Amino acid sequence: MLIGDLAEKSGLSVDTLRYYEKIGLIPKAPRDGGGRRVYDAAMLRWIDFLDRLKATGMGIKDRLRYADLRGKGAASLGLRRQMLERHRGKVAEDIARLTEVLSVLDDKIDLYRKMEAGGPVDPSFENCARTGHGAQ
Amino acid sequence: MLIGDLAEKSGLSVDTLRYYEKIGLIPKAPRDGGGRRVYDAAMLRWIDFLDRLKATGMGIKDRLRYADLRGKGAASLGLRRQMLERHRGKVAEDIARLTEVLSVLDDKIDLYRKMEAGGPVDPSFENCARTGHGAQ
DNA sequence: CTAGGTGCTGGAGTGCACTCCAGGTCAAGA
DNA sequence: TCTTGACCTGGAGTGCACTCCAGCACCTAG
Repeated sequence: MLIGDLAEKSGLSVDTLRYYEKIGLIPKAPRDGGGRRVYDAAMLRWIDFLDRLKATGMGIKDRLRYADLRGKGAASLGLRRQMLERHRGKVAEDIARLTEVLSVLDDKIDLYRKMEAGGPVDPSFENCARTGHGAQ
Repeated sequence: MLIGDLAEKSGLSVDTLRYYEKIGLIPKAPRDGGGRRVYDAAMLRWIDFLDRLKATGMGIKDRLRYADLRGKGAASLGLRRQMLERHRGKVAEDIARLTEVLSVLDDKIDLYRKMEAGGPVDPSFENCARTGHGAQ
């Protein structure tokens, strides 16, 4: 698999893949006769996992640290687990925060609907007091 | 309330508040005799709401658009509601994605625990097949 | 055998969202 | 009155995460 195929399958751009290799997020790919990078399916799985870490808000530095540990093999299992556990905690917090904001948004959307309908403002105002935000 | 108090209460830095005013995210504050910005509690509520939008992944451009609509008053209620509805959809998607990754992380943490204990690799491997990721 | 598509490198450029700084003004307490 | 701390402005700098580009090599189909 050449870099173009991997780009298509992973959803990353060719430039991004080379950038990831440059900074060490993915291992240096072996080359074919013409100097072109050759990838296998394992790399695709690794990139997919990196993508999940990224999609859940893990920055590039932490992903790099994780990639580095992974390169060290079984000896780093404990540290990798610790990183994942910490990250798990953050993801859980994010879910909680998003869920809370979801209900604030629902309240506000509701309030706007009522205001658009020229409806009564009093219940909206209570709603405003409850969420801590008015019609903004 | 001067800018330092607002910074403390909102959790933003003084620089960020001035930056927000510069780009139009918050209205230009009236000044006191010495040319210093004076804020009231309503501004704090607005900033808190902006912060929720930001914390749920709304970029500065969209926050600016929302702020701009807000400045237009009641006439923009419908458009603001539409923005919030779209954003609500994104937040719901984010929650779904995070929740999915949470279980991937749980599986992986579990797998690592077993590997650290020198336990059997077969169940871990099935787990790996299920989540689409091995020990990485 | 040549044209087009893909790949390579090193380095510059981009967009976001701040963050910091120099050099100044102003106000309130000792 | 003097000092200290908070505030002001315009503009430069930062960190992240890519993204793009020039100029070149290579390989394959026609």
